[in-house]
Amino acid sequence: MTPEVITRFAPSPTGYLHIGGGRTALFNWLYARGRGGKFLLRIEDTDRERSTPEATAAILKGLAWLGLDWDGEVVSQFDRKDRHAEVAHQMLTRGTAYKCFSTQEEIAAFRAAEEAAGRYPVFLSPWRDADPATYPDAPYVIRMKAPRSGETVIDDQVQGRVVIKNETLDDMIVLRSDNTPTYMLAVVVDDHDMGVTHVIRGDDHLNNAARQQMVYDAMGWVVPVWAHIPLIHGPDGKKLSKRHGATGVEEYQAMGYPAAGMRNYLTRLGWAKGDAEIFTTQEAMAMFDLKGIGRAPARLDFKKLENTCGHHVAMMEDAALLHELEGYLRAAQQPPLTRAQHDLLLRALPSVKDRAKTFPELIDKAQFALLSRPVVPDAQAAVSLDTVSRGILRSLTPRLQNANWTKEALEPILTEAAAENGIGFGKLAAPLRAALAGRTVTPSVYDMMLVIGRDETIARLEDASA
RNA sequence: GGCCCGUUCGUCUAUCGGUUAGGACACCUGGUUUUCAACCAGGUAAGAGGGGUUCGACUCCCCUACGGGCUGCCA
Repeated sequence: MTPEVITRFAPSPTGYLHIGGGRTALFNWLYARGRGGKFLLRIEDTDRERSTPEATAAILKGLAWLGLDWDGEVVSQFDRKDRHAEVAHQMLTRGTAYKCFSTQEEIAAFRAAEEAAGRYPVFLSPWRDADPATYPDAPYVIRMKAPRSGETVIDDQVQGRVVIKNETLDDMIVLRSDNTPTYMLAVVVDDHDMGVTHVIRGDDHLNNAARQQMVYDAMGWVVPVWAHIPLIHGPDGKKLSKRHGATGVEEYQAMGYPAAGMRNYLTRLGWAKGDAEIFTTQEAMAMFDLKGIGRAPARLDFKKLENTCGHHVAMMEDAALLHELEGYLRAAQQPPLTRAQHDLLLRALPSVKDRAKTFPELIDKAQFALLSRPVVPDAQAAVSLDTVSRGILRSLTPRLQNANWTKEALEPILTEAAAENGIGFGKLAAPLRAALAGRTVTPSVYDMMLVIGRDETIARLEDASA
């Protein structure tokens, strides 16, 4: 008997999809999907100066990567401007709004005077109760006739009961002099018309909610359930900005984080349900609620993001993992896998995926399978590439070039070199791989792995190739 | 300036008046290990400060400090 839940994500298309916006979208998506409801998408493009089609495309792309699908068509707020104007005029006839002929200069002067007098710079329009007969033949805006006394209460699912004194709110403009709606009017009209039941958005809108609620009241509409979630901050606790590095979701894709891991991490960032840490998206849908959202801004922690992603890389099925890896390659503008590489990788995945956290790491650990052959060690590159075993490699390289590269031939050389230098046999692996990167081994990388790899890995590889 | 929100280990958080304040990431130690990693065992580590209320406060109230947001014919 519970009415259908309808949530929405309503970004303005002024750039890419911000990681914070991605999380907001995720919360809305999770909440709706977990309850058999609908998740809608609206682009708030009423600001023609700053809105671009490219930005809209980037946002859609970001959502698609995160795996957040929406119901129905994408709504363009700009396209609904006539409807917004219609509502503004309805407010006029209902007497909950009025025409204001004050010029911007007058308003600025009023504010300056108020501030100089030490009062709130809340503009009080002289036209609020003016007789229509005195209206001049001049451009005007439509302002809402907000209550001058009393208080507006926002019953917020995250922030609790927030009380705003009405005297601190001015008669906001709902329709500009060019007949276009302002954000405050447009959101309310759209959310109402779209049937949105739960507004889950950043808490930078908390104060706005009071104004918007007045519009709902003015129109006699049902106020949605509010849930204002704290914004994400950078590792230093400051508002997330370019200074912190990646702020757009596509940057995270390009860095090689799997989408499932991103969803898991972002869900847990500022939300908790008991001790649940690692979960699938299905599980998240079932668990997610508004109650578990914290009130304080959460900081982005890349270490934990990586750890979470590591679990998901290990959990994913090989084919799906490989498919997403190819998407990563495109996002990172790297050459695609050849058919042969694709097959080699697929076979190597079982032995490496539980050791990698990100796609670049996965590729790195699978180098032994990807290298083309034959390979000739490059002494110059080797020397510059590693710090730990630099000396060993230098002494080793000439001998490697002359050796017959079979397991039997390599093993004594490597063991001897390791012993000579008092270093673990296995420490040779990293510099060797680095030296061989882009080239290969004779007779095969597989043989290298027999020497430097772990028995268990080899056994699994053998099984995979059988 | 005014208004609003926030403050538990380094980080994400649990706790809904009575707990040795729990978990996860990170970190440290030990184990395992033919590298890295992974894994196993253990450890360090927290209620911003000050007043109240209460038999008893991390939990409720007030003040301060700090952080954030809003205060547009931007969204």
